[in-house]
Amino acid sequence: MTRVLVVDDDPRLQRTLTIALRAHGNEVVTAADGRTAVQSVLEDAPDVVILDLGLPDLDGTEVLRRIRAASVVPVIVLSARHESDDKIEALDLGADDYVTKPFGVEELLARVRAAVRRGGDLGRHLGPVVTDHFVLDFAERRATVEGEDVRLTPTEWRVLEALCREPGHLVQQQDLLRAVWGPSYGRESNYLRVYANQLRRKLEPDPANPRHLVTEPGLGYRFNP
Amino acid sequence: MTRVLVVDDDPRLQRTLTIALRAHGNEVVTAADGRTAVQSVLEDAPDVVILDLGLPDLDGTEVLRRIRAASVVPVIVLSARHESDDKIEALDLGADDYVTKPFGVEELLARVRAAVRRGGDLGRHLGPVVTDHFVLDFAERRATVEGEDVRLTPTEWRVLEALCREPGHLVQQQDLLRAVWGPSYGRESNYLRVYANQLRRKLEPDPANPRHLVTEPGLGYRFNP
DNA sequence: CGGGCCCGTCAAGAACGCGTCAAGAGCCAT
DNA sequence: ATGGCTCTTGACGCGTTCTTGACGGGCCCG
Repeated sequence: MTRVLVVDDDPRLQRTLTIALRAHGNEVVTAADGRTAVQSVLEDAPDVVILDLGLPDLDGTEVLRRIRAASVVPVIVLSARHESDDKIEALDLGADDYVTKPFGVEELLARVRAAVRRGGDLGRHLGPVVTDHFVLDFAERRATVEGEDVRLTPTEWRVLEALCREPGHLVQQQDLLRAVWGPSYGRESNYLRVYANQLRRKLEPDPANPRHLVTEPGLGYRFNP
Repeated sequence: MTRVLVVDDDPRLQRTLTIALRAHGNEVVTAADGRTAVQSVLEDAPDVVILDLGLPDLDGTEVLRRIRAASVVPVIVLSARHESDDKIEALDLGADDYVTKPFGVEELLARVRAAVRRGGDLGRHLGPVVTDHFVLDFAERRATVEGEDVRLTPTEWRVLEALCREPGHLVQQQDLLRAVWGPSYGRESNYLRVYANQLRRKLEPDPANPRHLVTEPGLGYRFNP
């Protein structure tokens, strides 16, 4: 069963969507403001989020940014405005789809199905990753190096997760950047260098000669189990 | 059917191109400014973009940057200026080809076909190439000689890839140079000699008597599996 | 036999990419 | 407000890679 988080401050629209989604076999949770929405993303782990921009407490793009900081769940943005700026900005920030009000319920349902299909394996949690030196439990956000618990920051987790989804395979810089920082971060920057460094210091037995987090110069990084 | 996005603020030129492209069996969508163009790239997923620099709303390079942030679609840049600076900058930002106005429609059509063809099979990864002596995995950027991992530099990979796309066939010097160093490197230079040398040292059992990376004097090189 | 052409080889300087560090901004909880 | 944590961004040094010029040898042709 697909779990959908509906974020909207208009109770009528919220009701309409809830009923329509339930009628099509979805589970629905709701939030009326941005902070609650982010919290719900973390706690309820929805399969897809329908997000109305223009919430009472936070700017729409800010909500989106925070959701993206917390999860890679597919987000469908609703907006009354027709400005293409908004749309581009939203897509830049990592929205997966964009629907302008007014819209037909059928259309939205179709987009929900599409988003879930696309996001299918991104949303799923990775099983624990085990090497001879450390253990990573993504579901629990727990890292253990030589039996000792190690703290990783949210961004560090996301970089690791993107790498561990393709164990032993090259992940290109561009793909890595987009997976972690969103679609608009296609260009090179310090990000990867800094975080590869941090992660190696925290995880590698000998950070200067990495065995698990390997650089492929000019291309990207590779995680070796 | 090839879908072409034409970005130009001159309605006459837009019409001309649209008609010509449709007459040759392409589907055409248009945009008259940069923001619309980026939006169209996201929504319409064109197979190739024809982009006029000098749009009303955004700097040409900025449009290109945004398109590149959103997609790897091939982009052909149009420009009235003859400045080579522009050209270099555009190619740096990821344009695939560059046409200076005025230009013939036939020429542009040819470039569209070329861009689509390149975009089609350059994007596609080569399967692993296996010989009795070494294995090349282009997707993973992994080379193994007699079971031992061997490091190849980015340029070495590009040269190899260009050769391996035509296994057993002659690849002319000019084509090889262009494939690796870009369209403006049509002239002879040391490049190929140096890199053929490097590759033979790294891959051939007897570098002095190459069996796989063969020179065709006066013409080019051939890769024998 | 001599000369030209083309290729292979080598080496050195420039350019590039990466790792590293640190300062500053932003956010959160106290 | 204050302090701690994280993210972002710029700067710098170092090792690697690219580029370029020079030189020598084989081959063909006159």
